[in-house]
Amino acid sequence: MQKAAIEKNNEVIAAQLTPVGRETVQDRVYSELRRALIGGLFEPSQVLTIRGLADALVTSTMPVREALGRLITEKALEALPNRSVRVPPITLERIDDLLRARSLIEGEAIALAATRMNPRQIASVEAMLAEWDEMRALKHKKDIDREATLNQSFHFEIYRCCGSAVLIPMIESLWLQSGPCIRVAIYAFSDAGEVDTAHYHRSIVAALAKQDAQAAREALVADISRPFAFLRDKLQSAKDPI
Amino acid sequence: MQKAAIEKNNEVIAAQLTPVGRETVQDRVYSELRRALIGGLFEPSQVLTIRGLADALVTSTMPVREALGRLITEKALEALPNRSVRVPPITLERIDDLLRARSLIEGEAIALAATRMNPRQIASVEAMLAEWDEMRALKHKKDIDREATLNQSFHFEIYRCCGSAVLIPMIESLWLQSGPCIRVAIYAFSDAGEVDTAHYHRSIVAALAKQDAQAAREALVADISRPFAFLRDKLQSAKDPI
DNA sequence: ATTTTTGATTTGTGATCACACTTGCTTTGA
DNA sequence: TCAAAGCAAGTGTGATCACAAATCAAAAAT
Repeated sequence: MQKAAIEKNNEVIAAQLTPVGRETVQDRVYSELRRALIGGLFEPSQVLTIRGLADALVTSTMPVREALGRLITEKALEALPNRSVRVPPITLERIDDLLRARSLIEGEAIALAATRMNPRQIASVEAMLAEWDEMRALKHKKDIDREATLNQSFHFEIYRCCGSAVLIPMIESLWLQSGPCIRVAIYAFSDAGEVDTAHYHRSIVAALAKQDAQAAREALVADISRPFAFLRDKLQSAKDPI
Repeated sequence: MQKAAIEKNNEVIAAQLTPVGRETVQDRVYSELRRALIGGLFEPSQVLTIRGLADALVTSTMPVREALGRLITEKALEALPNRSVRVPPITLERIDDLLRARSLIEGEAIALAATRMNPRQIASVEAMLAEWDEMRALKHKKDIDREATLNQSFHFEIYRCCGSAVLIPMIESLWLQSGPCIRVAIYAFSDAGEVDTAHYHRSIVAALAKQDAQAAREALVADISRPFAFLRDKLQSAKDPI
């Protein structure tokens, strides 16, 4: 009976090989569309067609239509009565609505995280912030896409520590919904010369380090409110229902 | 130029006819599965197959697979690594997690509703409650399905008044996720002889009538906490990870 | 010149098929 | 007797086709 020997051999093999994973085409399409949506690559009110996306992503229509269906159910996209789908338009009510929901839920998540984060996790987000500052110091021209990605990583690194498998998907859905709006605001920001998000982020990690849930919540709300408030003003003055 | 006359005629016709709607098969499948899930017709951990459901619903596999995909993204169902899908199992952490999220979000929704409901809307939910009492008085044997449906109508009639297009879909998703758990609790309840949900509901409408947002929130949290607490105890004593 | 009608193209939906993977059972070998 | 190999039924995924509805542009009618 060489059973033990075989077992041993398998373990050796397993140690050297990394699992290959079996992501479906549909999953890749879904991820790609999510990325585009959060990154603001699609404009509000833009209409998307199944065949158009399938051509762009070089697949058949099947994975695309299923991905679109999923995005519609989480309100990241909108199904028109004509059965065509578009990214939801920006309205004043929607902006306020999204901000309220995000403040409520992300605030709760960070409050939970504040009580649960261990020193290692706090050090991790601090390191992330330092790396971010460094990058910002090096690059003269600001790379908006990179900024957005880092911002996303920063927030979700914290949210993950709240330990709620229910809240986190909701937050992802909210980011998906506010992605197109936010991106419009960020670009406007950038033109207006404002950039200092770093200050808010430092307040957040300071509060987390002190395990001060209430302060963390307030700092976070201040952070996410800023682009929404900016967008709100812009929309009110422009009275341009995109 | 009889343009005005034709217009008029069309209006007359439109006034008599009720829009027929163009629900797709996929939508019907989705609604049906939602209903089943919220109603607790599926057991936690139960595995669902596309072809099985397609046979049961008398359609092809196509609408079913898309409906399943949508339910998976809103965490009403769970995709196993084997690519099979099941209704999520009940665990202690999940129960606490769901209760926390529901208290937070439905609490916010009812607090908003308390400040926004007009007398007509309040009268409407009061009427609903009265009708409910009446039904309960008539029927000796309690009809759990009917109870659940009325409870759902009652809650969402109120939530709709919060005026948030973002919060309401989230609440629907939460009901979808807690449906299977709740149903287990309700049945256990029923066996244990407890039934008095009416008391909680009366507290809720009383608070709403007084426009007391905080009281409404507290009454609501008490209402939704009860089955969760019951289920929690049951699960802890049975140590039976369904 | 403006409106209506007609026709061609595009689009979403549902059905069906082919393929790969999983699963459970039987058979084979030690 | 028992574990491993092999086989067969079942299952999810993606591609393709058919069809109906929507959209748009040109042509016809007023």
